[in-house]
Amino acid sequence: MALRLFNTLTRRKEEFQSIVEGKVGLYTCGPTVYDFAHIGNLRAFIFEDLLRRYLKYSGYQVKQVMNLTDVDDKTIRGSKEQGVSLAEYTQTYKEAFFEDLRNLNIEPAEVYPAATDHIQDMVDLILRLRDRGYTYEMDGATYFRISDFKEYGKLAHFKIDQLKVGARIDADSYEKEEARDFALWKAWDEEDGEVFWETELGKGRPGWHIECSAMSMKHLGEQFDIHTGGVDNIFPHHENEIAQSEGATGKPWVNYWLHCEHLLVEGKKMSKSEGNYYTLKDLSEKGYDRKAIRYLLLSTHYRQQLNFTLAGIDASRSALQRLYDFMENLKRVRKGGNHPEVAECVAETKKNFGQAMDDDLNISGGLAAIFDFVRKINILAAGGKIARGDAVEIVRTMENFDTVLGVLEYKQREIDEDVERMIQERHQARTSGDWKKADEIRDRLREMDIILEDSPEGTRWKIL
RNA sequence: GGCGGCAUAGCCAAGUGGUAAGGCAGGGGUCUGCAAAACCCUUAUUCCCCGGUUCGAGUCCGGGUGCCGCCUCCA
Repeated sequence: MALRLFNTLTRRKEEFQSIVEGKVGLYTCGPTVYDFAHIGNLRAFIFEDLLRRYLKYSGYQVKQVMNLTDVDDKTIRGSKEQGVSLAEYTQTYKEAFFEDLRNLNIEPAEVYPAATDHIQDMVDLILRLRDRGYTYEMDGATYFRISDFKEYGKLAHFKIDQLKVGARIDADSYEKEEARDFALWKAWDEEDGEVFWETELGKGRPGWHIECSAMSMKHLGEQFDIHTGGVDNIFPHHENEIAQSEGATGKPWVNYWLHCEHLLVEGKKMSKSEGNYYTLKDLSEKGYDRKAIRYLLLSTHYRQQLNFTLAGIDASRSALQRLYDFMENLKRVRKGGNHPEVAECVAETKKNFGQAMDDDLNISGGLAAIFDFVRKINILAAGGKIARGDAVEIVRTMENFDTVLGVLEYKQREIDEDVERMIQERHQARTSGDWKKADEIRDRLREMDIILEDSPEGTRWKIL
């Protein structure tokens, strides 16, 4: 089995081969910390988390770097509007970002470099580009001349002369030789206020694209394995990064480019005016479960547009409940011994899961393998063919899959004394045959999202 | 104008040219005091439409229709 990934550079699935045996250098474009992340951003982070986790599951040691863009037009504008320093302004959103990651059970990257901590690295890279003749200066700013980089357009699959010079060009007021050229270093102007650095390139601040080139190479080397982001980053951001990085080093930079599709919300493009623009906090406040949100964002293939709906969160919640119940039931098995069918079933499931995921992270196939497994084991369990040893092995298998999915771990909340008393009371009622009272108590608990299940071994409860 | 993607059941969603995975929801049943969970049966003679290639097409080709994206800073 070998992992195959769809490479945006070649537009086809390629067998993944890391530069250093057993190790992967992964750069994932991170947030611009000017606002709270919306679920579209979160989808990208979850896709990257899935990739990271599956690489680890496959035996790779992963070094992931995710940048924090903490200086650009939007952060500067935001800090000015609020009358706080840039650092203070972005700190709020950095913290919110990390809180979202924790809430969605996204594994932390190894390095989170902030742009403002790497100004000198960017300047050095720009100077290298200048030495190699890719830059020009105008009005105190430094630009990259894309016509000097012959491979420009190889990622987005554009020919330079196909680029239409559109109306949006006017949005950038800087003077350039060619509208298509992009800024490496922006000259300070009054709008920037206190935000500037005095460097060999003059007084100003870095352009957006240069940070990813500088910080990825600093932390992962001049050539590394995988670079990811949303499809909207393909052009111009990633195209420009390639021009800068390969222009500076003269060698290939990234081997595999992976991009995740956007999502729609209730069938429409997410926008604040449509009222379908959600942050994780919005959804939590509506009572939606974070694990279910993670599952929903995870369960559609990353190159497929995902239609995010509130009903979909509920459906995901139900699917997860099936897995939770499965795990809980296994933990209750007491009978000793084990059965050979189980080992067979485990081996087959691992194979199916791996084959699906190896195919460009085909999560639908991976989940199908897991749900097939659940059904087969439940059938064995219904036939009394699951013993303690089997259960342990099955749980271990599921936990192994969950190192990739990150949705199974959940805390069973504790019940309080009142609920405990009600369950006792119902037990009394049942033993004395007072079904009416027993059912009434069960209904009341149901309304509190507590489900009672009677079994030969006694009554169990679970909290939804 | 240029480049690209998608269309599979009520919903979500897989699918090397060989006879439609999986999840949610729905219906019927077994178990249960009744439930819940679990299990069994059931829900697409058909994959947007029209042609074509082929013994055979959801899969390939041509032509439509619809939705979406990119073409300078939006994951």
